[in-house]
Amino acid sequence: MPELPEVETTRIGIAPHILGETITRLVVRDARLRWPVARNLGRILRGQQIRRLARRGKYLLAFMQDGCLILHLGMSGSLRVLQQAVEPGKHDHIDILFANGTCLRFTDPRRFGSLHWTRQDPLRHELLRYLGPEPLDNDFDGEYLYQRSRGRKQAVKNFIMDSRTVVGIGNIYANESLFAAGIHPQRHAGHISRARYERLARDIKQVLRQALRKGGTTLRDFVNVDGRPGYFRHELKVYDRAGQDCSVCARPLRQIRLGQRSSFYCPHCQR
DNA sequence: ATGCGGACCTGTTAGC
DNA sequence: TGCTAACAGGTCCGCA
Repeated sequence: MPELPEVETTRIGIAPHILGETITRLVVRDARLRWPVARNLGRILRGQQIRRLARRGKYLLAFMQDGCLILHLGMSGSLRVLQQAVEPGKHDHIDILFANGTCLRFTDPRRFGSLHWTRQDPLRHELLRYLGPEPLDNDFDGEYLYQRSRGRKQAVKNFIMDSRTVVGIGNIYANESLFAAGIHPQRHAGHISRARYERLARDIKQVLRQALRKGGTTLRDFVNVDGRPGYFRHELKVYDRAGQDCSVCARPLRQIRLGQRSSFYCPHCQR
């Protein structure tokens, strides 16, 4: 479910409900996430006040007095704010309860998500320290991609989906960005010109910003805290559109597999 | 060092 | 209708 726009939509949605609020209790119904939830997390979080809610890549960072809660939604995770008690469903693994009665509920059918606590700077945490730049920051640009890709034979799609290259770009937005930039997903990263990377970097930013404005992409079940889906799905030009007409040249879009992921492209517009 | 495949997990859908 | 296989928004790990 979540790539950068969905995680950011989640952050913006839940922030006003939990900022400044104090945690009274953690309810862990199933600790078996990607990594087991620490047994003592409840004791640690009790009495902590949320000072700031940030995002790094697809990680949400809840800063508190004594440390920071690092949260990842994995492939199928989501967060919801509940103002009154709602019977937990099968995949509602964790509740964070606040003094004002709010409940932040973590749901994750596939359990690829995770929760970590750290007392140091979360950016130094093992999971975060090797992450590449934020795609919407100024230090991410065509020149950066060009320099970093020299000598690499990896398919450009895999290259931009690697969080050490740049964070936040998952399968949907990798496909969409490459289409926007007219680059074939299988092209070797090291064989792409500076000019084409300039265009790709710009298109990545544009695609992500536009998705953000639409509240992210809902394929099956992503909803923001208000229960509304993301509307970027209607803007997808290639993702999940194999066989349909290219919106630019009207020729049929193709699907291949790259690095175990479905890849969609227009063989005419993308070279 | 780079790059690839496998692994983790459950739910949904396509195909026989 | 029912069973099975393939696939799904992520990313870490180990091996070549």
